[in-house]
Amino acid sequence: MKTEKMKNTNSHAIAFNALGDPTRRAIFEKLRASPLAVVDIAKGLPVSRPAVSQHLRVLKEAKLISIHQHGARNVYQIDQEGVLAMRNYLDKFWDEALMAFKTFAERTTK
Amino acid sequence: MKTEKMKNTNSHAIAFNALGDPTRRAIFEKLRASPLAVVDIAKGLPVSRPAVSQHLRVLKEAKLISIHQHGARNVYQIDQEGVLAMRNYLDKFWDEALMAFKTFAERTTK
DNA sequence: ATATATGGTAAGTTTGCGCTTACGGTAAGT
DNA sequence: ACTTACCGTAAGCGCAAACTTACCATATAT
Repeated sequence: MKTEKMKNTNSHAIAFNALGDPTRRAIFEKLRASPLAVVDIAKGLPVSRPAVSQHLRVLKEAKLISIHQHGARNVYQIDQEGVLAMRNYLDKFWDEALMAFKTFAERTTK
Repeated sequence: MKTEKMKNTNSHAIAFNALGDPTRRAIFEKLRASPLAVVDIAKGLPVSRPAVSQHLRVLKEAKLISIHQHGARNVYQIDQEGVLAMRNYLDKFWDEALMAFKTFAERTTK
């Protein structure tokens, strides 16, 4: 069968995908508590520091976190703008899902 | 290095993971439009029907959709309760992230 | 200058996951 | 009864992605 794979197109899909990985969620939740340098993020996590660096890149491309240099340390933090955009998108996403549900629930006499 | 892999623990994490896959998002959005039998869900998607069945299982375990039999047809639809729970969880999730951001933004003189 | 701390990236390995094919099982139509 | 439609699951395959090790670059400390 010809399988032209499904792709992650829009930015929200990318964000979904970014948080789909358990390690990245762990990283994101750490940053939710406070901004941190890469070393400190890696501390406690069950993966190597380079692995963390790679995850940080994904989260950054998803606009969920941002970086700013502090001497030799690269400090990462939550990206307010990106998170806000994601939240607004999801609000609509769920609302539409629930609205559709109601539409069909009314048709059912149950 | 000893790598005790990270796991998807709580139900919200599972939901995140469920929607992290592009095909599953496509399926979910189809069901958002209306309840559908498996055959109809598979129709138009670039993957086989069994693949769709497997995705449906994941979405179901994430409490994002529910099934009810209709003769020989298995009709899937949005799981209102699960979606509501997910929405509430995410609202808090984002809010906490943004609150933390503000806390640390105020410390910065910029 | 040398050493130490920090971290990004390249290259290669492994493993998990999404997929297909094959099969079996039930429901409805003829 | 048998044929057709519908669908879940098992087994196996292939690939993308998460991981490791190794290396290099820059910043700070001594």
